[in-house]
Amino acid sequence: MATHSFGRTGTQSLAQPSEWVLAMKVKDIANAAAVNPDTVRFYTREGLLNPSRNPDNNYQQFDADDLRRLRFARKARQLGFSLPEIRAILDQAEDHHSPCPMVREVFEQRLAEVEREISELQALRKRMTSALTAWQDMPDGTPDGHTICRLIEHWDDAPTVNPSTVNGNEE
Amino acid sequence: MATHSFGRTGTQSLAQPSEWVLAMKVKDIANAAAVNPDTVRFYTREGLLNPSRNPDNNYQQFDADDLRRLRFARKARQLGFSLPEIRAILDQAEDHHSPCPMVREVFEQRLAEVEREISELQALRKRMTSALTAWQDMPDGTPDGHTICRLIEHWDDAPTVNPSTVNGNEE
DNA sequence: CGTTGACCTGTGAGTTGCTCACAGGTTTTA
DNA sequence: TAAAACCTGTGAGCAACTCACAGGTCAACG
Repeated sequence: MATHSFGRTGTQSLAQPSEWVLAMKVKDIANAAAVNPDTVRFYTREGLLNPSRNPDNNYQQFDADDLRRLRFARKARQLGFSLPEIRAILDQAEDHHSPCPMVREVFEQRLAEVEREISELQALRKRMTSALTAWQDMPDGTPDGHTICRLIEHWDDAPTVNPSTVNGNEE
Repeated sequence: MATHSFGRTGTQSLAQPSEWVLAMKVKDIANAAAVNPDTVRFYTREGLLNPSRNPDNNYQQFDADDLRRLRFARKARQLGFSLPEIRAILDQAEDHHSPCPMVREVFEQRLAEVEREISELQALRKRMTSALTAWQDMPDGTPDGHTICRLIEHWDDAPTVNPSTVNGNEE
């Protein structure tokens, strides 16, 4: 009966116990990594985590390696890696290949993307603030049936638009 | 037979015809606003557009006002307004109220959000570049079973994390 | 020993803003 | 007249979760 539960019965609110690390249940590993238990379940469905099973009750058992994978996944998500990318990295590591070169490549792509996002947002911010300034000269009202809102209608939409999704057909 | 089609039969690739503006069909208004026809259909479903119907064939007929609404919606989307927000603005304008004060408020909220996003991305960028620099001192390989990828594993995850979605339960 | 409450299980649906696919009707073109 | 190109509505798919539901399991209390 008590042969399997190594991981202290009660709920620990410590974030990094790094001891009682055998046979965590969903909520335990979720707490340890500070994520929603449903996220743990979701990642398991998606194959990022591979818990064993307690034959007594069919509960999932996560170990230290799962926790490492989970923490890794969360950090990678913060960096903008997609779940398929993360799974690929994890699978490569599992096969005793070093995923680092691949990570380096995707990492650099992601950095470029972040930089593009930054400049787009900066351009947007600039246009927003100048629009806000110019707006002070405009009257608020004028619901004349032709204008919905001067601020936005007089917005010019040149930059910031993603060229890959502008239309779909050209002829 | 030819009583209803005012809008030139052929497909115009001009972006802003601003004449043949009565009774556009889906593809016409989509071209005029440079969006995907499916987006037009989607916006119609969502109640942003209210085309009349050609009784002969039940086709949707968009007029100049619809085009204005569509263009407005696209501009507002670029600014980060959600579809419900845009619908609210449009509905207010329909009722001959000026939506401008509301827009101004959401606009300012959105501006603040953009600024927050910018500084988050800048912090992320900074950490990414310094990680990339520090990474050059690390060996690529070492698939030692304990480390997945040094770059990401040694990533510290303090900022950029959205505090509203960190966990869910506190006890 | 039973009941309560907190956990576990899997699965399915909702979120946002589209985009695409499908099946069937209409109109234009060759 | 037949094929191609449009139109119609509806339903599903995307990403990365999050939540809801129905039922099984378990610890503790009385």
